[in-house]
Amino acid sequence: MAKEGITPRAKDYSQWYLDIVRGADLADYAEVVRGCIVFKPTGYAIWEAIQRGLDERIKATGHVNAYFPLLIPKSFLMKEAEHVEGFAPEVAEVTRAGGEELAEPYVIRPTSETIIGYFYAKWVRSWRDLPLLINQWANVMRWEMRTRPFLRTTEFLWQEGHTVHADHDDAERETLMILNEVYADFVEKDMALPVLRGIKTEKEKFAGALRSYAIEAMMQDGRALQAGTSHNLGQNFAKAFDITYADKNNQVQHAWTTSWGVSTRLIGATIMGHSDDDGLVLPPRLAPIQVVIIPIYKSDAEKATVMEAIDRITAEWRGKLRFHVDTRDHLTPGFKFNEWEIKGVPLRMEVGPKDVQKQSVALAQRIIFDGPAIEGRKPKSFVPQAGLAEHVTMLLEQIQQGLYQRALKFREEHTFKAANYDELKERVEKGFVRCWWAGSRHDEEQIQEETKATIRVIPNEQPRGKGKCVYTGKEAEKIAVFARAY
RNA sequence: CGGGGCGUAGCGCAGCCUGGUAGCGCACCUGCCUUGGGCGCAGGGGGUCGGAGGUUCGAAUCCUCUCGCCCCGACCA
Repeated sequence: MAKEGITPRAKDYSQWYLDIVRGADLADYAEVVRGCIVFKPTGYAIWEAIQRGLDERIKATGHVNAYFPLLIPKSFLMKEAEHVEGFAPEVAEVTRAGGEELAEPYVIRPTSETIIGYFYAKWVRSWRDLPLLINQWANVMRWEMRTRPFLRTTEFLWQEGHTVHADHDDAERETLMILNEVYADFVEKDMALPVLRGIKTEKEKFAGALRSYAIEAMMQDGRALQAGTSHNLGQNFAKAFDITYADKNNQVQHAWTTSWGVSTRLIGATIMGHSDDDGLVLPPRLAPIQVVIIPIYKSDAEKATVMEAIDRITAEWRGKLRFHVDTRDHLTPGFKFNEWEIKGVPLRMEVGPKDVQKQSVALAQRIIFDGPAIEGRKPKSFVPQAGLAEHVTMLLEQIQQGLYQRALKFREEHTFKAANYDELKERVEKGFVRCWWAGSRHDEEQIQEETKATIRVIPNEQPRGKGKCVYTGKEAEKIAVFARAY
C-alpha cells in the first residue's frame, strides 16, 4: 500500500520518481529558468555526502582540486572537431556584457576540456611536469531537449577530472583507475548500487575521446543509468590545444589527456535505485539524517523526562552519527513516523515514558530485508539504552549492506542472455541483456531504432571463448550488455 | 523539436461544454483538547483563475497569440 501522495512504482514509474522527489522535499522546479531545479536543503545535503565520498577518493588517488572559469571563448570549442559536433547544439552563449556586444561570444561551459586544455598547454613543459592530476567541482550547462529533476537538468553540478600524461599507457591506467577505484568503489560502497564496468562502443563514446569507459547501474524498472564515465582522450585535445612536453631525450611530444566526471545525476540514481512506494529510501552513508528521534509524551512533566533521556543518550553520538530530534509539539508521533519515512531516514528511534522507565528505546528501520512489514507497518524492536551507539551503528551498516544486496539481487533477476535478435528484442524490455556482439556502429544504431536499447558497456569481465553475434551472426569475441537507458 | 495532456489558494482538484461578483479537501493561523502509526472540535486568513490581446453590458468560462509544466519519442552526465 503506497503512502498518500505517492504514485505506486508499478503504475507509473516516472510519476513515482517525481512523487518521491517532491514528497521528500529534495528539489523545487525552477520554473523561471528552463529545465533547471532548485536543490533544496535535503537534496543538496545528499549531494554534499556524495561530494565527501568522491572527494576523499579523488584525493587519495593523488589528485588535487582547482577551479577554472565558467565562460569559455567560443572559438575554443571549435578546436576539436568531434567535440564541437557533440556539444555545439546544446551550449548557451553569452554575446553581450558590460552593456556591449562582445567581439567574441563566450559559451557557458558544457564541460571544460577546452579551457583547461588551453591552460595545461601553458603549464606543461617537461616530462617532469607529468602526470598533471587536477579535478574541479563545478556547475555546467547543457541545453537538453527534455529535463527531469536530478537525472537531466539544464544546469547541473559535477566534478570533472582532467589529467595529462606522458604516454598512452599512463593515460589508460589513469582512466581505468578512476573508473574502478574512485567511481565504482564509491557507487557500490556508499550509494549501495552495484555497477557494471566496461568500455563504451564508438557510438556511445564521449565526443572527442579515443575511448570511453563507464559504470552502469540498473534502476528498478530495469533501465540502465550511466553513473560515471572516464575518458582516455588520446592526443586529440593535446593536439588541438598544443599540450606538449620535452621528453627525457629533449624531444617535443604531444601529451595524452584524460577526463572523467560524475554529476548530480547520482542523486537521481540513488533515489531511483532504492526508493519504494512509501517514499525515499537512502543508504545510511549518504543519508543527511541517519537517525530521527521522536520524543513521546502526554504532559509537560513527561516531556521533560523524555527530553532529558534523549539528551543523555545522544550525548555520545555527536561526531559519530547524523541524527535529528523532532521536537515539533503540534504534530502527533504517528504523523512524524510517516513524514520521516517518506523522507527516507534509515532509522527511527522513539523515546517515551515507558522507555525512560525501562532504560530502553524503540527502534524502527525504514526498510527491512527479511520478510514483509507487519500490516503495512515496520516492526519495532525495543533495545536497552546501554551500548546504543554501537547497536545503531551496526544497524546502519546492516541496512547499507542490505540495500546493496537487494539491488544486486534485483539486477541479477533482471539480467538475461540472448542468443538471437528476437530474444534480445523481447528480453531487453525487462532489463539488461548480455549477448555476443560483433556488429558495427550502424548495426547498433539499427537496433536502437527498433528496440530503443543501446549497448551500455562491453563489460571488463568477459567469459572465455567466442560466440555468435546476436545481430549479425558473425563470430564474436566480446559480450555486450544492451539496455534501455536514462 | 514532433505527438499527447495540463496550468484555478502552499498541495491536490471541481467549476469551463451552456459567460452573470470563485469553490471543495488537505495544509496554514487562533483557542480548547490530544500525543507509542497520518488526533478531534470551533473559529479564521489566504486567489489580479499562467500571461497578453480580443469578443461582450459582463470572461476562470468564448476566440487569437504567448509562456510554462508533465508524459511519450529523438539528444544527453
